[in-house]
Amino acid sequence: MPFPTPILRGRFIKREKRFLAHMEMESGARVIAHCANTGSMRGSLREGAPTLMWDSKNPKRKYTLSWKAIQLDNTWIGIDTSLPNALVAEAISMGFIGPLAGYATIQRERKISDESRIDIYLTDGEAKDCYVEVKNVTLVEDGVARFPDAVTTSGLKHLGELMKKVGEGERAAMVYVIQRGDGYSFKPADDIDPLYGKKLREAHSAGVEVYALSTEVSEKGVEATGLLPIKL
DNA sequence: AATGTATATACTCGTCTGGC
DNA sequence: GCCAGACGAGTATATACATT
Repeated sequence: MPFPTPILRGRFIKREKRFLAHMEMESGARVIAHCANTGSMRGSLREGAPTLMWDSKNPKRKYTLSWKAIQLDNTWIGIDTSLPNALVAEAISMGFIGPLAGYATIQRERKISDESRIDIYLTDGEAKDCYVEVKNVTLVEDGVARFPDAVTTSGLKHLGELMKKVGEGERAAMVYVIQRGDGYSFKPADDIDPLYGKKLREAHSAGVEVYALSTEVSEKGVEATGLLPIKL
């Protein structure tokens, strides 16, 4: 999944609002780039760190630059939360996620009720339907990828919905996409949101499948590399 | 009827504002 | 001083409306 072109380099100054990040370009000019990450980005923000931005050149946008990645300690971290969905859909269709391989159809962002949508919906005739929820992970400590990076109530809701699907006899899975190359296992961040970790273990015990997809992030883009062990 | 275009909405959370 | 609610930007999808 390569980054779109052209890609510009800069340095991270500060995150002003949820959507806006101040950057310094190589020329020294200060710019504002759009930040397509709704999370807290805890552990991923460091003043002066190198960044990659895509120049959309879209005249309709107030800020034409889209922030794509930041480099900390020689590791690129993908910050675009719209990427993991596409990455997981691609990984499933290519059979990278073994247990989820073999479905005839893959639908993204499918409505499953009046209020909620599922990230990926897998169907294959007689087989059980499979509901897949994708989460973006950018927090890694000592080689361990962790989620969430802030207290999440919507995350809890998603787990509840997946458990409900399993209860109704369907398949359901959580896929955590580690958007950096230095994570070697995955565990919930109990110290940040203890309720989430508890709920994830409950969901797993109830039959919700849990996967962590590792990726290699470079200046060219983000590529899925395989599955990581889950430590619940 | 089929296709093209415009508008609406869900999604996400740090920061600010208003009410108490 | 605290907390609830509104706001903001871009994207993708869905719905509504318009044109051929």
